[in-house]
Amino acid sequence: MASRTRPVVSRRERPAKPALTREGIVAAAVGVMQAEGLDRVTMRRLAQELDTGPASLYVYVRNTAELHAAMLEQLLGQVDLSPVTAAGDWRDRLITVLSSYLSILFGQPGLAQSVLVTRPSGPAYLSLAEGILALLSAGGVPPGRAAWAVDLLLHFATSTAAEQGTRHRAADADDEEDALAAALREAPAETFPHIAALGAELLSGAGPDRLTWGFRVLISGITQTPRPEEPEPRENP
Amino acid sequence: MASRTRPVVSRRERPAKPALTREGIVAAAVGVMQAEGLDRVTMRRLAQELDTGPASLYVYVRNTAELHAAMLEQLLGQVDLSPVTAAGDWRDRLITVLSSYLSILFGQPGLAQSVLVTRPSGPAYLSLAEGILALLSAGGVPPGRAAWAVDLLLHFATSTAAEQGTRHRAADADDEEDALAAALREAPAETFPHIAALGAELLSGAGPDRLTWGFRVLISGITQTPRPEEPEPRENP
DNA sequence: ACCTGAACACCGTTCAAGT
DNA sequence: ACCTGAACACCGTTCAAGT
Repeated sequence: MASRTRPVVSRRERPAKPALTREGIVAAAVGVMQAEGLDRVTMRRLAQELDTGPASLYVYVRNTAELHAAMLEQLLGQVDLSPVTAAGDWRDRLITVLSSYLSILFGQPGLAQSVLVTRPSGPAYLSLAEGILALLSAGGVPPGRAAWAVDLLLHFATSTAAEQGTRHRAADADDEEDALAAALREAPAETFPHIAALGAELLSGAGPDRLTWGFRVLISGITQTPRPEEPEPRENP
Repeated sequence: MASRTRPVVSRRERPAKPALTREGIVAAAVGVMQAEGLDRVTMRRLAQELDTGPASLYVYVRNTAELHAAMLEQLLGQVDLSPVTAAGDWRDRLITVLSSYLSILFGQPGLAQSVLVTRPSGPAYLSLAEGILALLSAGGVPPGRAAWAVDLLLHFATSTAAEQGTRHRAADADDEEDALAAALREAPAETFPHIAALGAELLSGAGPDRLTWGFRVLISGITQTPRPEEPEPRENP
């Protein structure tokens, strides 16, 4: 359609016409995302990239949500699971694995947000879950509780990424942060005594510090909190 | 424009022409959301509702994100903060307040998702934060740690709602859940020993049970985990 | 069977022009 | 000053028709 002046490609500087397959589509989607951001990964933009019409993509992908999930599956292959079998405190190793997962999501602002809604179920996601279960098991967390814990930990990591996600790319993010900061600073001590007493403390702390603290809170809580109906461990027989 | 057959409104069955103010716009937005869902709350749909063109809204609202934040502020007024000053275990009261916040978000699927990205800073939000800080203080959580904890608790509640949010409204949600269930069930025991061993346990548990357990994990973790550089409490002098 | 042009039914946001 | 018509630059998804 668009007969834009395209350089005469001989050999295959641009691979003649990339085969239209599910893998090809997902790969193209990840490419566009890395180059232009997730909100440019649209069916239409992708179709253009693959030299076809948007309708053609629906042969391989059910909808946009499914496409996002497939993109994450591909990226999840990059999570570093080596700490699972390494030496050291299981808590630290667990935090390292979760941080690796998080850093991938941080790199792709916006993707975490879709992932929060569209749970993936591919092998890469299973491997991540398996790794976390292994670490929880190493830490002596009872299996039934670990089953819930793995969900909780991944949910926390994913939602933290989602929160950061679009925040810093938006130009108004600063305004917004200022609005909250101002609101906290100006909160009248009569109505909001605790907020007023804490003041700047409420916004203190660098992101990574808060994040690591959050992980520690979760891990500590998990070791301490039995699931409902879970048999109490008998430590003093 | 659309001269659709409209019943001749005398008196004011439909208030003549609702004044175009920020409050009016936010109120109309909440109305449309409650009647048709958040994804129908668009600038154009809203303009139609208010008998004007979409451009007019931009006099009062910076963009869609800001509109969403304003909508949440209004809904946040419904959070039941009475447990803050009630009797009983502070943990249970905290969970009750958080559940009240959550139930409001659950009622408006999708809104939580935007809130995760666009933090509100209005008086209703401050009151909620203040209430949680009061409960943490009652529980003996040191102030500096409570400052971080309030964020963690609200983040968990918000992201849980975001996760549920669009999930059950989407028709494919079941397919997706089935996909995950199938993937977990069929996970080969050689590659995924822990997943295979747990089996159905991974998906067990009703939503509310998991949620309450999650809250308990967080609260327990918070009481147990000092912030970096926080002075250790000396219990055995 | 596989693919797709064209259409349907929408979006957010801007800005020049009107009152 | 306040408001807005019209335009710009897009969307996802479907489906009848083509090869």
